[in-house]
Order: sequence, then structure tokens, then C-alpha cells
Amino acid sequence: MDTSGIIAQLERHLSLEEKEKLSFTSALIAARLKQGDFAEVAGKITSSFIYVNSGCLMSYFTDADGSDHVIQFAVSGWWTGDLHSFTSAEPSIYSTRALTDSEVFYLPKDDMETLLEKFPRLERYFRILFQNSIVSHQHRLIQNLSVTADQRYENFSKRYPTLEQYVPLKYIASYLGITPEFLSKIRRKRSGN
Amino acid sequence: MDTSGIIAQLERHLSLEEKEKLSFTSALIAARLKQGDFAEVAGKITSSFIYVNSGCLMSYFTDADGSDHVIQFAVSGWWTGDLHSFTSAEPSIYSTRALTDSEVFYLPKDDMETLLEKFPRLERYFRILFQNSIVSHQHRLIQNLSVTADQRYENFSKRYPTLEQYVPLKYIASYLGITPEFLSKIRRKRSGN
DNA sequence: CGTCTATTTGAATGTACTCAAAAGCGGTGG
DNA sequence: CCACCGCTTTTGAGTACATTCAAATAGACG
Repeated sequence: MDTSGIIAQLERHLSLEEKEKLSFTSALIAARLKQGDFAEVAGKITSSFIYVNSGCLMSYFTDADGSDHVIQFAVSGWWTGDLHSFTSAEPSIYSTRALTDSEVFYLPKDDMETLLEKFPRLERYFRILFQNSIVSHQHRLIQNLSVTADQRYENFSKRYPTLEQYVPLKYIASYLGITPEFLSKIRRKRSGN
Repeated sequence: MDTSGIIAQLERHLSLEEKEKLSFTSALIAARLKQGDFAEVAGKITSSFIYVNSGCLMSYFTDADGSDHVIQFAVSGWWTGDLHSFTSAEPSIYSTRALTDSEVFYLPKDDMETLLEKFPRLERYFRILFQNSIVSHQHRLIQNLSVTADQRYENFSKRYPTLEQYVPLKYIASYLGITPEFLSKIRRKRSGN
């Protein structure tokens, strides 16, 4: 599978020598997922960080009542996976599955650690990646704390206009922290006026 | 001001040479804050990342209606500051102020970048710091999405038992995403039964 | 002691949820 | 090509969790 995308991604924040590129790409495990396939399953320990090369995945967790809650949509160029399980080696509380046919690269934890020890400069890439991720998480937190579901949906539509085309509404509702029924009512108001 | 705490913090994830320690600590700007003092003010560009050496700060943002929303409490050993403003050099939407008399170190952005270029191994510390921070953010997100205010308060009390001793309840309410009035009612139920 | 802010209380209200059912939509097989 | 199946989305009525507003009480600080 083509690794040029992920290397280009790395080089947005870092210039790499051939040796580093080679070490990096040779650690990756390519996989093709069909719509609905699991990239990782809740209950198991997350042993890899996951890069989305094409397509779209979502991570969600299932609460005590059996309701799913979408943590993240990950499209082409994004990383995903349960960092808590990855870090602590405790069983994951998230599942990650493909919303469309997708290509992903798994970066196994052991290989990632070896890479980072061998090429400390690679730390920079993940530092920046995580730094940006915190900004996104805080943005979402603020949205949930300070605006109504109505506005959150509007903001979501503007921010990720393409997602709505292939993500079922019930998952968008979950991401926004509301029920599918209520999202439906919001949409009715919005279009029907 | 004593830099042994922050160095010990760094060395939990990384072994440092004297030269690195010295460069790091000499970039820090120490400050003592009194209760209520601002460490950073919304509207200005965040030019430093902030380490809490002692005491407790909180970051919050003020929405269009004038309501405050607590993003984070930062106690001794934590970093805080608006990473979005820090990264993008856009005006901050957060203010950060001292909840108790506190000692902080400012790490100016320029110095941080110079440090990271000079000593790429330092990237590792911030990579791990941010990685853990994402886990916390996701945990909080999940809490907000899946449990009632009642349970969120109980979980918060267990997780941060000391904070309640000196953080006004209205800020805890804000952090939990509820009104002070409602938190009061939760507390009445809990104690009075 | 007085002032200022934080917390508590209560009543009325609103936003979003639950439950149940109907309608829409896409795929599959006869 | 139509009929059927499973899943998603929509609708509506009743309900619950949490908010708003107003006022009383409690605490902290000079």
C-alpha cells in the first residue's frame, strides 16, 4: 500500500532522512477495511496506533446502559485509537470501525517506541500531532458546555461539511451528545423553518 | 525560585544532561501569583506555556452570554495555558488565574522552540505530556456525554478530593457543566439524603 | 459590624430524553 | 421489477434532568 501520504504528513512538521523514512514505513502494517469492519475492539488492549490512509473510521465507546458514544471521526490523514489503552496496556473502552471502505496503517506500540528511541526527532511529529489534538478536544468541550444542540449541529456542519454525506445521522447525533430523535427534530426546524 | 520540582517532573520521562537542564531552567521565568491574579488574560496572544510549581490555577473562557466555563484546574506539577493561542498566535479565548497563592514558571514560546530545536530529546517530554492530556480530555468528554451531573460530581470528588477544599463550588459546577444552583441541589440530596 | 460574594432554596420553565410507532431507504431474492 | 427485510430517520406524546430567576442565608474579609 502506498506510504507516500503518511510520509508527506510527517514531513509537514519535520524533514526526514531516507533512513528515517524507511524505518518508519517498514514498521507500518497496512490493512484494508470494508465498511463496518473493526480496526480495534473494546475489551482488548490497544497495541497499535492507527493512521487512516483513505476512507473514514469512527471510535466510540459503549456505556453501562449499552448506548454508544462517538469519541472521534477519523478521515484520511488522521490518527486514531484509544490512547489510554495504548499507554497503560489496560483493555480498551473504545471500538473503532470503518464507516466506509478504508485503508489504514497500524503502527504497533513496540515499533513506535523503538522508532522514537532510535530517532528522537520523530517525537516532534507526535508532539505536534497531540498538541493540535488537545486544541480540538478543548474546542469540543467548550461547544458542549456553552452552546445548545442546535448550534452545535450547525457548527459541526460547517466544520466538517463532507462528513454528513456518508456518516449516518445517528452517529453525528452521538458525536454531538444528543439522541438521533432530537437531531431529527433540529433538522426539521432548520429546513422546514 | 526553586526549579528542582520541574526538573524532577521532566526526568520522570527522560534522563537529562546537565547542559540540557541548565538551558531549560534558564529559559523559565518565575512568578509569584496571589489569589485572584491573572496568569494570562483572554483577548491577548498566549506567548508562554505555564508550569504550576505550587498552588492552583484555573483556565476558563467567557462565552457570548458572559458566562464563564472552566476548562481546567491546574495544580502543582501541571502545565496550563491556551494551546490554541500559543500555537496559532491568535488572541486567546481563555483566562487563567490563581485560585490560591501560587508559584508558576512561564516558558516563552520562542524559548521553547529554540530549546526543542537544540535538544530534540525534550520533544519527548511534551509528547508524553500531551498524550496524557488527550486521555484526560477524552475521559472528561465521555463523562459529559454518558453520565448524569450527579454521577459526574461524585466521580470528580473521588478523582480530585483535595480540590474541593479550596475551589469555590461555583467553579466546580462550571467544570462539571452545570449551574451552581443545581450543584447545590445535588449536594443537598447527597448529604441530607 | 457591614459589605460583598458564595451558597442554598423554591417555583416556574425549557431543553433534551424516552418510548412507541410510522415512514423512508437500500439491498436482496424471487 | 416488485416485494420484502432490516436498518435509519422521522413524528408525536409524555417525562425528566437541569436551568432561570428571585430571594434568603451563610461566609469571608476589611
